Amino acid sequence: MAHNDPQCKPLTRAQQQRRSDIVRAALKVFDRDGFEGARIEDVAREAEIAKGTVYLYFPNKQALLEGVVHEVISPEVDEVERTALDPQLSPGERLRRQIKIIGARLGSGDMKIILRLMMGEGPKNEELRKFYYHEVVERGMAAISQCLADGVRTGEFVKSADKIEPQVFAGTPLLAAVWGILFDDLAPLDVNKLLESHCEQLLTGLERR
Amino acid sequence: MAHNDPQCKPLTRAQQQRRSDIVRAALKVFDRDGFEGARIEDVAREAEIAKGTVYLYFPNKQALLEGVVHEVISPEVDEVERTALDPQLSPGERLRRQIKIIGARLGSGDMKIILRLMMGEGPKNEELRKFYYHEVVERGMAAISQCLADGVRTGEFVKSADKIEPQVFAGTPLLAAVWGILFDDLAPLDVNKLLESHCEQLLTGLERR
Amino acid sequence: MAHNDPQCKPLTRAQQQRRSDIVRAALKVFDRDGFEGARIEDVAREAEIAKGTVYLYFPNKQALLEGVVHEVISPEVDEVERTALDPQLSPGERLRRQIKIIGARLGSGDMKIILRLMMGEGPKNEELRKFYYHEVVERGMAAISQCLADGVRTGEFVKSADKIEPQVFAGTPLLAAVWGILFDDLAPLDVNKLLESHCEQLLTGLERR
Amino acid sequence: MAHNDPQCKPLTRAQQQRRSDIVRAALKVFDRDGFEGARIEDVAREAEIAKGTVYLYFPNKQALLEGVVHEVISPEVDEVERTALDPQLSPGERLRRQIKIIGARLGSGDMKIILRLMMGEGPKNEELRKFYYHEVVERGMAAISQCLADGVRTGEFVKSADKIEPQVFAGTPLLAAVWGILFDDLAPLDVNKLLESHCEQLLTGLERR
DNA sequence: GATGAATGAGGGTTCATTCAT
DNA sequence: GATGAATGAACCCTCATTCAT
Repeated sequence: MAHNDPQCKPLTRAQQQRRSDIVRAALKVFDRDGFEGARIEDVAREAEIAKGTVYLYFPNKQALLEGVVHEVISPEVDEVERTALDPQLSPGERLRRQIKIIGARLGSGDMKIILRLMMGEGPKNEELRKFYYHEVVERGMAAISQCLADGVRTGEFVKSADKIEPQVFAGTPLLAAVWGILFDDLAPLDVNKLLESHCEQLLTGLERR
Repeated sequence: MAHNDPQCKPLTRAQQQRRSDIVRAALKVFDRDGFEGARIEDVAREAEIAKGTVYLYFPNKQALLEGVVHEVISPEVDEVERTALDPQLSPGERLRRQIKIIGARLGSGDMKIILRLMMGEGPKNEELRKFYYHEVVERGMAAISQCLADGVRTGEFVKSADKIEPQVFAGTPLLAAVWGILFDDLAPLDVNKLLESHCEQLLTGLERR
Repeated sequence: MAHNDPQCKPLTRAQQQRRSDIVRAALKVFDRDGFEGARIEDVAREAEIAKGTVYLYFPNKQALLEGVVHEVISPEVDEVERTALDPQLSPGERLRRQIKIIGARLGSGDMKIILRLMMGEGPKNEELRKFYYHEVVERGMAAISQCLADGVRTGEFVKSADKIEPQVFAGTPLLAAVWGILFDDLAPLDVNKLLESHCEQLLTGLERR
Repeated sequence: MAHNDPQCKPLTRAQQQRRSDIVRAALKVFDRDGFEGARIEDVAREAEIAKGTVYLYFPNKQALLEGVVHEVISPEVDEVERTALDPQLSPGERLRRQIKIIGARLGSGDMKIILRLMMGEGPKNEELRKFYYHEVVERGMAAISQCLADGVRTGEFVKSADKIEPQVFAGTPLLAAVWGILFDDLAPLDVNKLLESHCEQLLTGLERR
């Protein structure tokens, strides 16, 4: 059958649904047990199908991981871009939103799991790394850079603002996500307040007057 | 024999050396294959000893992981604190140094591996999480907070500076480290320049005048 | 799958057959190598299945042992009771038969292997001990005691006969079994003759006139 | 060094002591864990020596087992024969004593352990089987037969008494020993009473008038 | 002789993957 | 297509045995 192979016949709607069920199940199990620790049988049970059925949709465990990463990321990034690019807002406001959304997305739910999977499996899987880089990082960085450039153009930001590496803005959202993965039980973090504070500090130095 | 058990007789110098060799070997193999993917046999081969010998020093693979984390972290943190706490420097200068060192340490060599291991195994291993939190995160955060408080006291920083969450300062160093793990082959990052820029942005909003 | 777990779905006929094949194979290998010396791989080869398949039917080696003991014992005991309880026979005759059958069963084939396994693993495994005691020993002792009581009631035996410990009657059959395990190549024993003689001696003192 | 090899120099007194210590330690550990389950290291610890030292006295684990069996059996058998062969007693009395002593010896302490070891390892080790047969079984059977023959000669027993297989007399003592190994916690057995009863039954049919 | 660190073959168990039904 | 029993490679860990000190 399918295997997400472009050669193959496109999936019927029901098959797409099933594929998606498997991905959701896998995401849950990967979150609980990590990628290596996850058993295909558990994924199948979680998806309420037989173990063999997983292999009708993904040729092997690696491909399942890739499927999970792809399927989770696309809608997330779309939403980030859609939400953040409101042309009615000033560049500064857009930048604040951007950062908040990146923080909220990275740190909550599915993307946090993906982040963890990336850290574990990325180094062994170039396709994963590339995909994540181009779909998430590059687009996120570009969106931030765009805000900076816009701000300079409108005069809201100081001239040098578009020289700033966008990574400076993304660091705290990433930290919040990592904190959520590792330390939330030891020292819960008020992510919103942190991101607010982060924006405040950075924008203070950016805005003219 | 030993097992790093405080109950046991202290290790001889030769034994400490061997234990350390095993830890170095494990670090290398964990880096290459991840924790779950690492085979004890490979660790042994890397350390140029027999498989069984590993078990003379660590009761199981988990303990080896913990040994690695402990042994790597302690000297790193010591060095960070030692380097950063030069009392001759102004609080602002100390803060810059702090961030640079955190970035350099997190992002280079052993601590990067530890970070990756933490992301993979931390969620399954509370002891690991706690250790890392108390030894690395808490101390790092405290050092940053200290700089902020000192700066306020000396009048170098604005009054509100000590209200800022130290995590704001640590985000970019963390991002640099994660970038180094995942994307350096796709888009190399000039970490020093990034951290410089990061300091610039943050301190601009912090310093009076 | 199954694991003989009462929680699980009942096994299909084919699965029962396979489970039984594994038990037979294990019995053979346990007999040849002892329990600890037996390798699961050998059991699998003997059953003409893959090593992993054994674990579809038994969660571990201990459980396989217990499975073997249970599966072998039940039909044996049933047969002993069935054969021995012919109500047409006099108590004395029933007692003779009983002893002969115990001797024959204990000493031949599967029960001899079980006896040997019990001696080796029983001390470490209470469930095994309990099972063997209740299924084999207790029922065997009860059957003998019943004969004695019946004989007293019918007047065939002297009054005091039902005070005799049934173990007195079971000793020689046990000895015959142990002898068969250990010394048959050194000094073959005519079990039938021995049991005959044993009955003769004991019944002489029991029967009135 | 020695290895109990007749080729080697005879052991010094201190060495004999140490060898004996190891045997006692091994007996204890074999009892607790069975032969296969016993670890040489535990034997060494029990004997309060280093693991390697065991190998100075026994070439391997099998030899240690043989050493244990040999060392335990000899004095036991000697004592049985010595105690039982009191020429002052009548053959009937000697037979009673014999049975009681066999029961007491087999069932208590070291010989019970040996019995269990024999059941487990005997089938794999002909030397062990032969040794036990010749040293224990054969001598025990001979002693019983001797009593029977003597009793016939003195007229105490019926003529046919020396046709009876001595195994008939040894069964109950063996059963008592096996019971002690397996079922004493489930249903304690009054061994003395049982053996008394056993003698009663058998001798009643043996003695003239 | 005594020690105990080192060795490495061996075996129980897991689980990704296959394939007959 | 869906199933889940079967497969067997892989890997952690144990422990009898060796040998340098």
